[in-house]
Amino acid sequence: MPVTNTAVDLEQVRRQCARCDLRELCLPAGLESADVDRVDQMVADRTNLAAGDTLYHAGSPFRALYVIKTGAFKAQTVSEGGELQILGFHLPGEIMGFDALAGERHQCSAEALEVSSVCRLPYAELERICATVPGLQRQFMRLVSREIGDDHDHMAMMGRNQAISRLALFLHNLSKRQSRLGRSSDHLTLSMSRADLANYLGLVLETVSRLFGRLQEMGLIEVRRREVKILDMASLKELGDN
Amino acid sequence: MPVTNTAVDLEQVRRQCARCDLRELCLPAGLESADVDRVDQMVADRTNLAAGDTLYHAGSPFRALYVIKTGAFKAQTVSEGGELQILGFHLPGEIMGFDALAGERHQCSAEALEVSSVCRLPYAELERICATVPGLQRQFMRLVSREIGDDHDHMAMMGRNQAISRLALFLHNLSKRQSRLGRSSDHLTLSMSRADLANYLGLVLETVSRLFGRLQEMGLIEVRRREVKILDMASLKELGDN
DNA sequence: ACGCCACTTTGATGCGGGTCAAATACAACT
DNA sequence: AGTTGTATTTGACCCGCATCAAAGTGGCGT
Repeated sequence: MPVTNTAVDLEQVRRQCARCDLRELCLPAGLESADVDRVDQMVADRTNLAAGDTLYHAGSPFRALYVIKTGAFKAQTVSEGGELQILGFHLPGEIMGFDALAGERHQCSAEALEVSSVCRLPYAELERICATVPGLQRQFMRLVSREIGDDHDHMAMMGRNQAISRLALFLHNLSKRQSRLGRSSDHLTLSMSRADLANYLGLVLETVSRLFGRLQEMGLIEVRRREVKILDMASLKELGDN
Repeated sequence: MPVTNTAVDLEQVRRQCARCDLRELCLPAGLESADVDRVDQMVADRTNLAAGDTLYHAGSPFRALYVIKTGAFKAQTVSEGGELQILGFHLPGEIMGFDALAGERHQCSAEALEVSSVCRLPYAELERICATVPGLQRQFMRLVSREIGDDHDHMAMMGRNQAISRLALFLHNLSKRQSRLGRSSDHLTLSMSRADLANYLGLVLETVSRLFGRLQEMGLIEVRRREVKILDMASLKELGDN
């Protein structure tokens, strides 16, 4: 590894938020440059995870929230009866851990679906800085509220009794989120297994597999394992609307 | 109406939170007496609604949050395809409107299921006071987070593919919330119709009606229209766990 | 008391998606 | 290349819940 100028390194570390691709989606969105630096200083560390690694477990003490930098995660709970339910899939720019704000322990687990990295936001410091940086509190509330909105979308999807509507809605929704990240909206690489997706949609994995086939027969998509190409977005959206 | 001392009336108006039965569940929970008064002064008005009245519509401008004082509400969205989905039922002590924090408009509608009353919390003032009263911000976050937790419970319920588990889970959950309000945990008076409940559970109303019958045959509950008496809480819970 | 109307219950029938089972595809190892 | 293990697809069967239909119940206004 080449020797580099230490001063430059420190500067890079300190100004990571300012140069992050996600800064317009993340906490710093809309803040003054000086305030972005304060957020930056709060970030305890930036961690890398492999697929299958757990970011936090349900029941573990709540210390921090996590912003996803790269990769993808699933959030899930296990009921007392042992039934697992996937509550959501999370992409870069989204914050995980909001469910723990009410208590002192995480209510669900977060697991990386692929190689991922996150920024750790110690909650005690976040609270403190929110109280002094006026715009930050508001931006934070916007992100919490977006989480609630996403959950509502999930419920609306689970309410559909036609299974194919659920899958269509999921694909359309994922496509929108991809394009918000500046990625292609018609080519998706699913990071979750059929089993995960089925659980999320309230179906069994065989049904999901068959539905992908049906959507392909109908000419709306092209599927090959986890690669999905959307051919007819309008029809897909209409199918989701029922 | 008898003539009363004006000074006493003003005092009553000003100290409503301090004497409210819900003060330990609501925003003032855990605050100093002086801070409770500040919250009290923020409350714009306390409104009464009849069954079927709408507190706010999806798409209407977001100005305030509402704490339920008495009665019950349902929150619902309508998809672009016209499909209605009930997102939750809300009881006294719960705050409605969190989904709107991200934007400037309500994302769903809130409708009273029975005669109800609410306290109106103008959001601009709430933000301002949260910044100055240290405990209030935290209590506010706890309530937001509880909303997220409730939504997660709803999703976990929708994920069950046995319809009877969903109903059992709903009844058990409602029972817990009732007892948190100091009401009987084994006698429920449902404020929603079978159709509303079915929509919430992701079923059709006939199925819900039949399931109530089944639970009664099984000896777990006693039902008569909207009156439900829980006879065997343990079995009900077990059925919900699957 | 009466009729009206909304809500709920009950019945009959059919299909969508769950369940069980097996084959296939693919990645990651020797 | 061959082997192993996991993920996905495909097939056959059938049950639970949706659908359609009709009857029953209770509240409310006149």
